[in-house]
Amino acid sequence: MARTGRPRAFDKDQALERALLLFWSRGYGATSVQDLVDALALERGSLYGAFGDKRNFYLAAVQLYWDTYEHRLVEALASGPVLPALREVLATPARTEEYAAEAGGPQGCMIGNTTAELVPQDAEARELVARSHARFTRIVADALRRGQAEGEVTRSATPEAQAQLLLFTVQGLSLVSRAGLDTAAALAAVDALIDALRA
Amino acid sequence: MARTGRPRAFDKDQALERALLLFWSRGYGATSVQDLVDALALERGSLYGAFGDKRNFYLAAVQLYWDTYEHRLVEALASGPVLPALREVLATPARTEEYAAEAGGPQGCMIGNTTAELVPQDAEARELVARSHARFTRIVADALRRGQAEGEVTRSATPEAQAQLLLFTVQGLSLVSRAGLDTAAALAAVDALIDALRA
DNA sequence: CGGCCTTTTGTGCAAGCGGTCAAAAAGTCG
DNA sequence: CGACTTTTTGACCGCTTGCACAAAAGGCCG
Repeated sequence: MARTGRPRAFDKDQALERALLLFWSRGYGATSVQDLVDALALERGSLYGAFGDKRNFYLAAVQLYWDTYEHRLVEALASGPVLPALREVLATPARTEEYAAEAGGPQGCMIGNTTAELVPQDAEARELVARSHARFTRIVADALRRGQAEGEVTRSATPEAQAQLLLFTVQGLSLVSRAGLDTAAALAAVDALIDALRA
Repeated sequence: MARTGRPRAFDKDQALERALLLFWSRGYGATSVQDLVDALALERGSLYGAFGDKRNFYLAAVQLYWDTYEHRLVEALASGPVLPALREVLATPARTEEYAAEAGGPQGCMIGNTTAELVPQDAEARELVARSHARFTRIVADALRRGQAEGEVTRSATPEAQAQLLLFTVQGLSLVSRAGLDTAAALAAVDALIDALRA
């Protein structure tokens, strides 16, 4: 535990948040260390000192993204009917992506982006992504099981299979939306899926 | 039309196929021009002479990928019951990805990979991807409409919405599979979706 | 107040990148 | 056979990348 020495001149958490936004907008490869240095208003050496190399920095940002997402997911599914909550979980990316794609804002789902760009060649990234997938399906499957027990959700498939299908859908939706989305069509597809889950 | 001059020493189509495999395995950014030069066994200048720059080369490879995929898709849906064919369309990536992820083989769907890596910053790539999405949904929606007319497919949603949902699913499945897939779980999810489409 | 420890600052660097070019080579055609 | 056209070849270029390092600076503790 280092307790003495020159104090850090910037807010580490805030820097990580800003880095997340940058990585989210441009992806890993297209974001240079110089970009980060410029956007975070700190010097090269400070960045390396605080976060290690670029890859570590990115993975930390993704972890932050997932933690935030998981928190919201758990909260959304905590109470009330399951299907409306799930509908919202799927519909949110559909809505937010439309205008985000125009601007230079965040694009798609960071987990999906990481899957596409880093996973094939980075074992650590793969673990992070796989862990997130597992947590997503567990959380959603638990909610669906509750829904089945209460007669809200159809029992024609196991909650696990339904949760896996929802994972595919939300990842696919986030991905496809980057190429420009017809929001109405996307919402119709989401509704079709939610309807199909109804008991 | 140029008809004289030194003849090309390599097969252009075959070079494009090999380049596709390389881009498919590693993605755009992680495949260097040097990698291509090594794998295709031709010199740098020849590559630039035949295909233009790296980006053009990549886009040509993606186009080749899509043309091949579309051809197979149309063929699979050409006759017979729609749902078993669609089940196969979704199940194929689930099966082939499992071992492909271990080896250094092709990964996921090239359209999805392109969406994640190039689309945010490349208008031409976006058009290519959007065009592919549109063609996919049109082909699938046509098949589903036939299925609805024949009483095979439920009318609880429009064919367009169902096709859009299938696009999300197949893209999500291909993407998620890159992080390592439980094939049985994925197939269960696919079955759940196909069952939900049944009349 | 002076030693200590850590962060900051800014320069510097080797490697790899995508891309270019001029000369040599290999065909075709008059 | 010699002019012409195109491809091949391999060296070369400028640039950016991720990263290292030495000196300066700042706050804590004895």
